[in-house]
Amino acid sequence: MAARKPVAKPLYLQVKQDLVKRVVAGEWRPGHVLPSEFKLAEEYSLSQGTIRKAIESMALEGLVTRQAGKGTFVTSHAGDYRPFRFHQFYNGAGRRIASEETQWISTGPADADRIIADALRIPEGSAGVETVRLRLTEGTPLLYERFFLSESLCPNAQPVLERERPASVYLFLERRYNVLITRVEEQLQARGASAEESRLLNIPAASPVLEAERIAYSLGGEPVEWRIIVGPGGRTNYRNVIV
Amino acid sequence: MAARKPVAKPLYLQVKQDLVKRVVAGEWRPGHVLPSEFKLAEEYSLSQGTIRKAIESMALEGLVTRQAGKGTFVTSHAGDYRPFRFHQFYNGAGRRIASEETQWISTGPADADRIIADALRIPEGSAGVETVRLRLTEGTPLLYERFFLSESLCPNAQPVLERERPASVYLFLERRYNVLITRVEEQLQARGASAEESRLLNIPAASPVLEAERIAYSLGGEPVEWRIIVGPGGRTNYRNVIV
DNA sequence: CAGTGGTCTAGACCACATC
DNA sequence: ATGTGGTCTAGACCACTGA
Repeated sequence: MAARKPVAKPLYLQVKQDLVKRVVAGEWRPGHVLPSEFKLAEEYSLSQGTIRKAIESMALEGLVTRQAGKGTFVTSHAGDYRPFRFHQFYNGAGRRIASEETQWISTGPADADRIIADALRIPEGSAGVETVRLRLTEGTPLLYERFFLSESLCPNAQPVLERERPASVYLFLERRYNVLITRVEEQLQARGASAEESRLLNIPAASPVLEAERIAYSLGGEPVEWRIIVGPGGRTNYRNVIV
Repeated sequence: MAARKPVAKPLYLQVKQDLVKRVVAGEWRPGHVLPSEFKLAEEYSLSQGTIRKAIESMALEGLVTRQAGKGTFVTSHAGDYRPFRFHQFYNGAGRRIASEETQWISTGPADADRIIADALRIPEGSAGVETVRLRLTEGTPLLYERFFLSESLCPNAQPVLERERPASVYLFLERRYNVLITRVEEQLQARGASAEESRLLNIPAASPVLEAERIAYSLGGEPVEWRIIVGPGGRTNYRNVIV
Protein backbone atom coordinates (compact mmCIF):
# COMPACT_ATOMS: atom_id res chain seq x y z
CA MET A 1 0.00 0.00 0.00
CA ALA A 2 2.69 2.45 0.95
CA ALA A 3 4.83 3.99 -1.74
CA ARG A 4 8.37 2.69 -1.90
CA LYS A 5 10.76 5.56 -1.23
CA PRO A 6 14.50 5.75 -1.77
CA VAL A 7 16.33 4.65 1.36
CA ALA A 8 17.43 7.45 3.65
CA LYS A 9 16.83 6.44 7.25
CA PRO A 10 14.60 3.52 8.23
CA LEU A 11 10.97 4.53 8.05
CA TYR A 12 10.28 3.51 11.62
CA LEU A 13 12.98 5.90 12.83
CA GLN A 14 11.54 8.71 10.75
CA VAL A 15 8.14 7.99 12.24
CA LYS A 16 9.62 7.89 15.74
CA GLN A 17 11.33 11.23 15.19
CA ASP A 18 8.09 12.77 14.02
CA LEU A 19 6.09 11.31 16.90
CA VAL A 20 8.64 12.66 19.38
CA LYS A 21 8.35 16.06 17.73
CA ARG A 22 4.60 15.96 18.12
CA VAL A 23 4.87 15.00 21.78
CA VAL A 24 7.30 17.86 22.35
CA ALA A 25 4.94 20.22 20.56
CA GLY A 26 2.27 19.26 23.07
CA GLU A 27 -0.09 17.51 20.69
CA TRP A 28 -0.38 14.74 23.26
CA ARG A 29 0.25 15.77 26.85
CA PRO A 30 1.93 13.63 29.51
CA GLY A 31 -0.48 11.03 30.81
CA HIS A 32 -2.62 11.13 27.71
CA VAL A 33 -3.12 8.41 25.14
CA LEU A 34 -1.67 8.29 21.64
CA PRO A 35 -3.69 7.20 18.61
CA SER A 36 -3.72 3.45 18.11
CA GLU A 37 -1.15 1.73 15.93
CA PHE A 38 -3.70 1.26 13.17
CA LYS A 39 -4.77 4.89 13.18
CA LEU A 40 -1.16 6.04 12.99
CA ALA A 41 -0.45 3.47 10.28
CA GLU A 42 -3.24 4.96 8.21
CA GLU A 43 -2.10 8.51 8.91
CA TYR A 44 1.48 7.79 7.85
CA SER A 45 0.43 5.39 5.08
CA LEU A 46 2.61 2.66 6.53
CA SER A 47 1.96 -0.78 7.84
CA GLN A 48 1.03 -1.26 11.46
CA GLY A 49 4.23 -3.23 12.04
CA THR A 50 6.38 -0.26 11.13
CA ILE A 51 4.45 2.03 13.47
CA ARG A 52 4.88 -0.60 16.13
CA LYS A 53 8.66 -0.54 15.79
CA ALA A 54 8.65 3.24 16.16
CA ILE A 55 6.49 3.16 19.27
CA GLU A 56 8.40 0.25 20.79
CA SER A 57 11.60 2.22 20.43
CA MET A 58 10.00 5.14 22.23
CA ALA A 59 8.73 2.82 24.96
CA LEU A 60 12.25 1.44 25.43
CA GLU A 61 13.44 4.96 26.16
CA GLY A 62 10.70 5.41 28.70
CA LEU A 63 9.04 8.09 26.64
CA VAL A 64 5.72 6.33 26.36
CA THR A 65 4.20 3.45 28.27
CA ARG A 66 2.14 0.73 26.63
CA GLN A 67 -0.73 -1.16 28.19
CA ALA A 68 -2.35 -4.04 26.34
CA GLY A 69 -6.03 -3.46 25.84
CA LYS A 70 -5.81 0.22 26.72
CA GLY A 71 -3.34 2.08 24.60
CA THR A 72 -0.02 3.90 24.50
CA PHE A 73 0.41 6.77 26.97
CA VAL A 74 2.88 9.63 27.09
CA THR A 75 4.98 9.07 30.18
CA SER A 76 4.22 11.42 33.02
CA HIS A 77 5.98 11.96 36.32
CA ALA A 78 2.53 11.94 37.81
CA GLY A 79 0.88 8.58 38.21
CA ASP A 80 2.70 5.37 38.84
CA TYR A 81 4.28 4.65 35.51
CA ARG A 82 7.85 4.63 36.77
CA PRO A 83 8.10 5.81 40.35
CA PHE A 84 11.60 6.44 41.73
CA ARG A 85 12.88 6.52 38.19
CA PHE A 86 15.65 8.98 39.02
CA HIS A 87 16.05 8.17 42.72
CA GLN A 88 19.18 6.13 43.32
CA PHE A 89 19.84 7.19 46.91
CA TYR A 90 19.10 4.74 49.71
CA ASN A 91 19.22 5.09 53.45
CA GLY A 92 21.23 2.89 55.78
CA ALA A 93 18.40 0.39 56.07
CA GLY A 94 18.45 -0.22 52.32
CA ARG A 95 15.26 1.71 51.64
CA ARG A 96 14.93 4.18 48.83
CA ILE A 97 14.83 7.76 50.04
CA ALA A 98 11.49 8.92 48.75
CA SER A 99 10.07 12.40 48.62
CA GLU A 100 7.39 12.10 51.26
CA GLU A 101 9.31 14.11 53.84
CA THR A 102 10.76 17.31 52.48
CA GLN A 103 11.93 20.41 54.31
CA TRP A 104 12.08 23.55 52.19
CA ILE A 105 15.02 25.75 53.15
CA SER A 106 15.09 28.59 50.67
CA THR A 107 14.18 29.75 47.18
CA GLY A 108 15.64 32.84 45.61
CA PRO A 109 17.06 34.48 42.52
CA ALA A 110 20.57 33.42 41.57
CA ASP A 111 23.00 33.88 38.72
CA ALA A 112 24.48 30.86 36.99
CA ASP A 113 28.08 30.34 38.01
CA ARG A 114 30.60 28.83 35.64
CA ILE A 115 29.70 25.23 36.49
CA ILE A 116 25.96 25.70 36.14
CA ALA A 117 26.32 27.78 32.98
CA ASP A 118 28.44 25.10 31.32
CA ALA A 119 26.04 22.38 32.38
CA LEU A 120 22.93 24.14 31.09
CA ARG A 121 24.69 25.63 28.05
CA ILE A 122 23.75 29.19 28.98
CA PRO A 123 25.95 32.28 29.40
CA GLU A 124 27.73 32.65 32.71
CA GLY A 125 25.81 34.98 34.98
CA SER A 126 22.42 34.16 33.45
CA ALA A 127 19.49 34.79 35.74
CA GLY A 128 17.67 31.93 37.38
CA VAL A 129 16.19 30.50 40.54
CA GLU A 130 18.01 28.44 43.12
CA THR A 131 16.34 26.30 45.76
CA VAL A 132 17.72 24.44 48.74
CA ARG A 133 15.76 21.72 50.49
CA LEU A 134 16.24 18.61 52.62
CA ARG A 135 14.93 15.08 52.26
CA LEU A 136 14.23 13.38 55.58
CA THR A 137 13.31 9.98 56.90
CA GLU A 138 11.44 9.92 60.18
CA GLY A 139 12.57 13.43 60.92
CA THR A 140 16.25 12.78 60.30
CA PRO A 141 17.75 14.81 57.44
CA LEU A 142 19.32 12.43 54.93
CA LEU A 143 19.84 14.43 51.76
CA TYR A 144 20.73 18.02 51.02
CA GLU A 145 19.51 19.22 47.61
CA ARG A 146 20.24 22.40 45.74
CA PHE A 147 18.85 22.96 42.26
CA PHE A 148 18.93 25.73 39.68
CA LEU A 149 16.42 26.58 36.95
CA SER A 150 17.21 29.24 34.35
CA GLU A 151 14.91 32.18 33.87
CA SER A 152 15.05 31.75 30.09
CA LEU A 153 13.74 28.19 30.08
CA CYS A 154 11.51 28.48 33.14
CA PRO A 155 10.32 32.08 33.29
CA ASN A 156 8.84 33.33 36.51
CA ALA A 157 9.36 30.08 38.38
CA GLN A 158 10.24 31.57 41.74
CA PRO A 159 6.84 32.61 43.08
CA VAL A 160 5.27 29.31 42.07
CA LEU A 161 8.09 27.30 43.62
CA GLU A 162 7.76 29.25 46.85
CA ARG A 163 4.02 28.90 46.94
CA GLU A 164 3.63 25.27 45.86
CA ARG A 165 6.93 23.84 47.09
CA PRO A 166 6.50 20.86 44.75
CA ALA A 167 7.81 17.53 45.97
CA SER A 168 8.71 16.61 42.39
CA VAL A 169 10.48 19.29 40.38
CA TYR A 170 10.02 17.28 37.21
CA LEU A 171 6.28 17.07 37.67
CA PHE A 172 6.30 20.82 38.22
CA LEU A 173 8.25 21.36 34.98
CA GLU A 174 5.86 19.06 33.15
CA ARG A 175 2.72 20.80 34.31
CA ARG A 176 3.83 24.40 34.20
CA TYR A 177 6.18 24.46 31.22
CA ASN A 178 5.21 21.28 29.35
CA VAL A 179 8.84 20.18 29.67
CA LEU A 180 9.26 16.44 30.06
CA ILE A 181 12.46 15.22 31.71
CA THR A 182 13.47 11.94 30.12
CA ARG A 183 17.14 11.58 30.95
CA VAL A 184 19.54 12.65 33.68
CA GLU A 185 23.32 12.48 33.88
CA GLU A 186 24.93 12.22 37.28
CA GLN A 187 28.53 12.61 38.36
CA LEU A 188 29.37 11.38 41.84
CA GLN A 189 32.25 12.19 44.09
CA ALA A 190 33.23 11.95 47.73
CA ARG A 191 34.29 15.10 49.57
CA GLY A 192 34.13 16.79 52.96
CA ALA A 193 30.88 18.43 53.99
CA SER A 194 30.59 22.21 53.62
CA ALA A 195 29.64 24.34 56.60
CA GLU A 196 26.06 24.66 55.41
CA GLU A 197 25.77 20.94 54.70
CA SER A 198 27.17 19.86 58.04
CA ARG A 199 24.78 22.22 59.80
CA LEU A 200 21.68 21.14 57.86
CA LEU A 201 22.51 17.43 57.81
CA ASN A 202 23.64 17.53 61.44
CA ILE A 203 27.02 15.91 60.79
CA PRO A 204 30.55 16.90 61.84
CA ALA A 205 32.26 19.57 59.78
CA ALA A 206 34.20 18.23 56.79
CA SER A 207 33.02 14.66 57.39
CA PRO A 208 32.74 12.53 54.22
CA VAL A 209 29.68 13.08 52.06
CA LEU A 210 28.55 11.59 48.78
CA GLU A 211 27.75 14.30 46.24
CA ALA A 212 25.82 13.71 43.02
CA GLU A 213 25.89 16.52 40.49
CA ARG A 214 22.99 16.07 38.13
CA ILE A 215 21.97 17.54 34.82
CA ALA A 216 18.40 16.79 33.73
CA TYR A 217 17.59 16.77 30.02
CA SER A 218 14.24 17.30 28.37
CA LEU A 219 12.66 15.17 25.70
CA GLY A 220 14.27 17.37 23.09
CA GLY A 221 17.72 16.75 24.60
CA GLU A 222 18.05 20.22 26.09
CA PRO A 223 19.60 20.57 29.56
CA VAL A 224 16.94 22.04 31.85
CA GLU A 225 17.92 21.63 35.47
CA TRP A 226 21.19 21.56 37.38
CA ARG A 227 21.18 19.97 40.81
CA ILE A 228 23.45 18.63 43.48
CA ILE A 229 22.36 16.02 45.95
CA VAL A 230 24.49 15.49 49.03
CA GLY A 231 24.18 12.61 51.47
CA PRO A 232 26.26 11.91 54.57
CA GLY A 233 28.60 8.92 54.33
CA GLY A 234 27.46 5.91 56.31
CA ARG A 235 23.81 6.97 56.44
CA THR A 236 23.22 7.09 52.69
CA ASN A 237 24.36 5.18 49.64
CA TYR A 238 23.76 5.16 45.92
CA ARG A 239 22.81 2.09 43.91
CA ASN A 240 23.31 1.33 40.28
CA VAL A 241 22.86 -1.62 37.96
CA ILE A 242 24.89 -1.99 34.78
CA VAL A 243 23.90 -4.45 32.08
CA MET B 1 4.52 -24.09 8.52
CA ALA B 2 4.91 -24.30 12.26
CA ALA B 3 2.26 -26.11 14.30
CA ARG B 4 0.03 -23.87 16.38
CA LYS B 5 0.54 -24.64 20.06
CA PRO B 6 -1.55 -23.64 23.06
CA VAL B 7 -0.31 -20.39 24.54
CA ALA B 8 2.05 -20.72 27.48
CA LYS B 9 4.82 -18.18 27.16
CA PRO B 10 5.55 -16.33 23.94
CA LEU B 11 7.49 -18.57 21.59
CA TYR B 12 10.25 -16.05 21.13
CA LEU B 13 10.87 -16.02 24.88
CA GLN B 14 10.99 -19.79 24.96
CA VAL B 15 13.48 -19.73 22.12
CA LYS B 16 15.52 -17.07 23.88
CA GLN B 17 15.59 -19.09 27.07
CA ASP B 18 16.77 -22.13 25.17
CA LEU B 19 19.42 -20.20 23.27
CA VAL B 20 20.73 -18.73 26.53
CA LYS B 21 20.88 -22.23 27.98
CA ARG B 22 22.91 -23.39 25.01
CA VAL B 23 25.30 -20.45 25.33
CA VAL B 24 25.74 -21.20 29.03
CA ALA B 25 26.35 -24.86 28.20
CA GLY B 26 29.21 -23.76 26.00
CA GLU B 27 27.74 -24.82 22.67
CA TRP B 28 28.82 -21.44 21.30
CA ARG B 29 31.77 -19.82 23.05
CA PRO B 30 32.25 -16.10 23.62
CA GLY B 31 33.41 -14.42 20.45
CA HIS B 32 32.00 -17.15 18.25
CA VAL B 33 29.14 -16.91 15.80
CA LEU B 34 25.65 -18.31 16.23
CA PRO B 35 23.77 -20.07 13.42
CA SER B 36 21.92 -17.69 11.14
CA GLU B 37 18.32 -16.74 11.78
CA PHE B 38 17.13 -19.00 8.98
CA LYS B 39 19.06 -22.00 10.24
CA LEU B 40 17.66 -21.53 13.75
CA ALA B 41 14.18 -20.98 12.33
CA GLU B 42 14.40 -24.33 10.60
CA GLU B 43 15.81 -26.01 13.69
CA TYR B 44 13.02 -24.74 15.92
CA SER B 45 10.38 -25.02 13.18
CA LEU B 46 9.43 -21.38 13.61
CA SER B 47 9.44 -18.38 11.33
CA GLN B 48 12.57 -16.31 10.98
CA GLY B 49 10.77 -13.32 12.51
CA THR B 50 10.22 -15.15 15.76
CA ILE B 51 13.86 -16.19 15.98
CA ARG B 52 14.74 -12.58 15.28
CA LYS B 53 12.74 -11.35 18.26
CA ALA B 54 14.51 -13.86 20.50
CA ILE B 55 17.95 -12.83 19.30
CA GLU B 56 17.14 -9.13 19.41
CA SER B 57 16.11 -9.50 23.03
CA MET B 58 19.43 -11.17 23.77
CA ALA B 59 21.27 -8.42 21.93
CA LEU B 60 19.46 -5.79 24.00
CA GLU B 61 20.86 -7.42 27.13
CA GLY B 62 24.32 -7.30 25.67
CA LEU B 63 24.52 -11.06 25.52
CA VAL B 64 25.16 -11.27 21.80
CA THR B 65 26.26 -8.70 19.27
CA ARG B 66 24.88 -8.53 15.76
CA GLN B 67 26.71 -7.41 12.66
CA ALA B 68 24.86 -7.07 9.39
CA GLY B 69 26.43 -9.16 6.70
CA LYS B 70 28.48 -11.22 9.17
CA GLY B 71 26.37 -12.82 11.82
CA THR B 72 25.43 -12.89 15.50
CA PHE B 73 28.29 -13.32 17.96
CA VAL B 74 28.35 -14.31 21.62
CA THR B 75 29.56 -11.28 23.52
CA SER B 76 33.08 -11.55 24.80
CA HIS B 77 35.02 -9.28 27.11
CA ALA B 78 37.83 -9.72 24.64
CA GLY B 79 37.61 -7.70 21.46
CA ASP B 80 36.00 -4.34 21.15
CA TYR B 81 32.34 -5.15 21.39
CA ARG B 82 31.64 -3.01 24.43
CA PRO B 83 34.81 -1.65 25.95
CA PHE B 84 34.52 0.07 29.36
CA ARG B 85 31.14 -1.55 29.78
CA PHE B 86 31.47 -1.73 33.56
CA HIS B 87 33.89 1.15 34.08
CA GLN B 88 32.16 4.19 35.51
CA PHE B 89 35.11 5.76 37.28
CA TYR B 90 36.72 8.85 35.79
CA ASN B 91 39.78 10.80 36.75
CA GLY B 92 39.85 14.51 37.51
CA ALA B 93 40.40 15.38 33.87
CA GLY B 94 37.17 13.65 32.89
CA ARG B 95 38.86 10.63 31.33
CA ARG B 96 37.72 7.10 31.98
CA ILE B 97 40.13 5.20 34.19
CA ALA B 98 41.10 2.31 31.96
CA SER B 99 43.00 -0.82 32.81
CA GLU B 100 46.22 -0.11 30.97
CA GLU B 101 48.18 0.66 34.13
CA THR B 102 47.67 -1.85 36.89
CA GLN B 103 49.80 -2.56 39.95
CA TRP B 104 49.25 -5.95 41.50
CA ILE B 105 49.50 -5.84 45.28
CA SER B 106 48.60 -9.29 46.56
CA THR B 107 46.68 -12.48 45.89
CA GLY B 108 45.96 -15.02 48.57
CA PRO B 109 43.48 -17.44 50.09
CA ALA B 110 40.67 -15.85 52.09
CA ASP B 111 37.46 -16.88 53.79
CA ALA B 112 34.22 -15.14 52.90
CA ASP B 113 33.17 -12.76 55.64
CA ARG B 114 29.54 -12.04 56.35
CA ILE B 115 29.24 -9.34 53.70
CA ILE B 116 30.87 -11.35 50.92
CA ALA B 117 28.99 -14.51 51.85
CA ASP B 118 25.65 -12.72 51.67
CA ALA B 119 26.55 -11.10 48.38
CA LEU B 120 27.64 -14.34 46.71
CA ARG B 121 24.98 -16.47 48.40
CA ILE B 122 27.53 -18.86 49.91
CA PRO B 123 28.03 -19.94 53.52
CA GLU B 124 30.00 -17.62 55.74
CA GLY B 125 33.61 -18.73 55.98
CA SER B 126 33.64 -20.35 52.53
CA ALA B 127 37.06 -20.63 51.00
CA GLY B 128 38.11 -18.36 48.17
CA VAL B 129 40.76 -16.07 46.74
CA GLU B 130 41.18 -12.39 47.45
CA THR B 131 43.23 -10.00 45.35
CA VAL B 132 44.23 -6.38 45.90
CA ARG B 133 45.47 -4.20 43.08
CA LEU B 134 45.75 -0.55 42.03
CA ARG B 135 44.70 1.25 38.87
CA LEU B 136 47.01 4.11 37.94
CA THR B 137 47.17 6.95 35.46
CA GLU B 138 50.62 8.17 34.54
CA GLY B 139 52.07 6.52 37.60
CA THR B 140 49.60 8.06 40.04
CA PRO B 141 47.42 5.54 41.90
CA LEU B 142 43.78 6.42 41.34
CA LEU B 143 41.78 3.36 42.33
CA TYR B 144 42.16 0.71 44.97
CA GLU B 145 40.48 -2.60 44.09
CA ARG B 146 39.89 -5.68 46.18
CA PHE B 147 37.97 -8.64 44.78
CA PHE B 148 36.95 -12.08 45.98
CA LEU B 149 36.26 -15.25 43.99
CA SER B 150 34.85 -18.34 45.70
CA GLU B 151 36.67 -21.64 45.49
CA SER B 152 33.45 -23.46 44.67
CA LEU B 153 32.68 -21.42 41.56
CA CYS B 154 36.25 -20.73 40.51
CA PRO B 155 38.32 -23.68 41.70
CA ASN B 156 42.07 -23.31 41.84
CA ALA B 157 42.05 -19.70 40.69
CA GLN B 158 44.89 -18.47 42.86
CA PRO B 159 47.95 -19.79 40.99
CA VAL B 160 46.59 -18.64 37.66
CA LEU B 161 45.73 -15.18 39.00
CA GLU B 162 49.22 -14.84 40.46
CA ARG B 163 50.90 -16.00 37.29
CA GLU B 164 48.80 -14.17 34.70
CA ARG B 165 47.69 -11.14 36.69
CA PRO B 166 44.88 -10.54 34.19
CA ALA B 167 43.95 -6.92 33.52
CA SER B 168 40.33 -8.00 33.07
CA VAL B 169 38.95 -10.37 35.67
CA TYR B 170 35.86 -10.95 33.56
CA LEU B 171 37.91 -12.00 30.55
CA PHE B 172 39.78 -14.37 32.87
CA LEU B 173 36.49 -15.86 34.12
CA GLU B 174 35.26 -16.21 30.57
CA ARG B 175 38.34 -18.02 29.29
CA ARG B 176 39.11 -20.23 32.24
CA TYR B 177 35.66 -21.08 33.61
CA ASN B 178 33.39 -20.25 30.66
CA VAL B 179 31.53 -17.87 32.96
CA LEU B 180 30.20 -14.79 31.19
CA ILE B 181 29.55 -11.70 33.32
CA THR B 182 26.54 -9.87 31.93
CA ARG B 183 25.36 -7.69 34.80
CA VAL B 184 26.83 -5.93 37.81
CA GLU B 185 25.19 -4.22 40.77
CA GLU B 186 27.03 -1.43 42.52
CA GLN B 187 26.40 0.31 45.80
CA LEU B 188 28.30 3.54 46.38
CA GLN B 189 29.08 5.40 49.56
CA ALA B 190 31.44 8.04 50.85
CA ARG B 191 33.63 7.26 53.84
CA GLY B 192 37.06 7.94 55.28
CA ALA B 193 40.03 6.08 53.84
CA SER B 194 41.35 3.05 55.73
CA ALA B 195 44.99 2.90 56.73
CA GLU B 196 45.81 0.56 53.85
CA GLU B 197 43.93 2.69 51.35
CA SER B 198 45.52 5.95 52.44
CA ARG B 199 48.95 4.33 52.20
CA LEU B 200 48.41 2.79 48.78
CA LEU B 201 46.55 5.74 47.29
CA ASN B 202 48.95 8.19 48.87
CA ILE B 203 46.26 10.30 50.53
CA PRO B 204 45.84 11.59 54.10
CA ALA B 205 44.46 9.15 56.64
CA ALA B 206 40.66 9.16 56.88
CA SER B 207 40.28 11.59 53.98
CA PRO B 208 37.06 11.18 51.97
CA VAL B 209 36.98 8.34 49.46
CA LEU B 210 34.28 7.06 47.12
CA GLU B 211 33.68 3.36 47.57
CA ALA B 212 31.78 1.17 45.11
CA GLU B 213 30.82 -2.28 46.33
CA ARG B 214 30.10 -4.45 43.33
CA ILE B 215 28.50 -7.83 42.79
CA ALA B 216 29.01 -9.33 39.33
CA TYR B 217 26.42 -11.78 38.00
CA SER B 218 26.88 -14.43 35.35
CA LEU B 219 24.67 -15.07 32.37
CA GLY B 220 22.70 -17.52 34.47
CA GLY B 221 22.06 -14.84 37.11
CA GLU B 222 24.42 -16.34 39.65
CA PRO B 223 26.59 -13.95 41.71
CA VAL B 224 30.19 -14.73 40.86
CA GLU B 225 32.48 -11.97 42.05
CA TRP B 226 32.48 -9.54 44.96
CA ARG B 227 34.58 -6.41 44.64
CA ILE B 228 35.15 -3.02 46.15
CA ILE B 229 36.62 -0.15 44.20
CA VAL B 230 37.88 2.83 46.16
CA GLY B 231 38.86 6.19 44.70
CA PRO B 232 40.08 9.31 46.49
CA GLY B 233 37.65 12.21 46.60
CA GLY B 234 38.58 15.07 44.31
CA ARG B 235 40.80 12.98 42.04
CA THR B 236 38.12 10.50 40.96
CA ASN B 237 34.41 10.56 40.22
CA TYR B 238 31.73 8.17 39.06
CA ARG B 239 29.37 8.85 36.19
CA ASN B 240 25.96 7.49 35.50
CA VAL B 241 23.16 8.08 33.02
CA ILE B 242 19.56 7.31 33.86
CA VAL B 243 16.92 7.12 31.15
C1' DC C 1 28.45 -14.19 -6.03
C1' DA C 2 25.81 -16.18 -1.99
C1' DG C 3 24.81 -15.40 2.80
C1' DT C 4 23.94 -12.30 6.63
C1' DG C 5 21.29 -9.17 9.37
C1' DG C 6 17.97 -4.90 8.72
C1' DT C 7 13.67 -3.25 7.16
C1' DC C 8 8.90 -3.58 5.61
C1' DT C 9 4.39 -5.51 4.43
C1' DA C 10 -0.14 -7.72 5.01
C1' DG C 11 -2.37 -10.73 6.91
C1' DA C 12 -3.83 -13.67 11.33
C1' DC C 13 -5.11 -15.01 16.12
C1' DC C 14 -4.63 -14.03 21.08
C1' DA C 15 -5.49 -11.89 25.85
C1' DC C 16 -6.99 -8.02 27.97
C1' DA C 17 -9.76 -3.70 28.95
C1' DT C 18 -13.85 -1.16 28.45
C1' DC C 19 -18.52 -0.39 27.60
C1' DA D 1 -19.03 -6.49 21.15
C1' DT D 2 -15.35 -3.65 20.02
C1' DG D 3 -10.77 -1.94 20.17
C1' DT D 4 -6.20 -2.24 22.13
C1' DG D 5 -1.49 -3.94 22.25
C1' DG D 6 1.16 -8.69 21.92
C1' DT D 7 2.53 -12.47 19.17
C1' DC D 8 3.35 -14.99 14.89
C1' DT D 9 3.77 -16.04 9.98
C1' DA D 10 5.46 -15.86 5.20
C1' DG D 11 6.78 -13.52 2.07
C1' DA D 12 9.86 -9.36 0.02
C1' DC D 13 13.74 -6.12 -0.94
C1' DC D 14 17.84 -3.79 0.90
C1' DA D 15 22.93 -2.97 2.30
C1' DC D 16 26.77 -5.05 3.75
C1' DT D 17 30.30 -8.83 4.11
C1' DG D 18 33.57 -12.01 2.39
C1' DA D 19 35.06 -15.52 -0.80
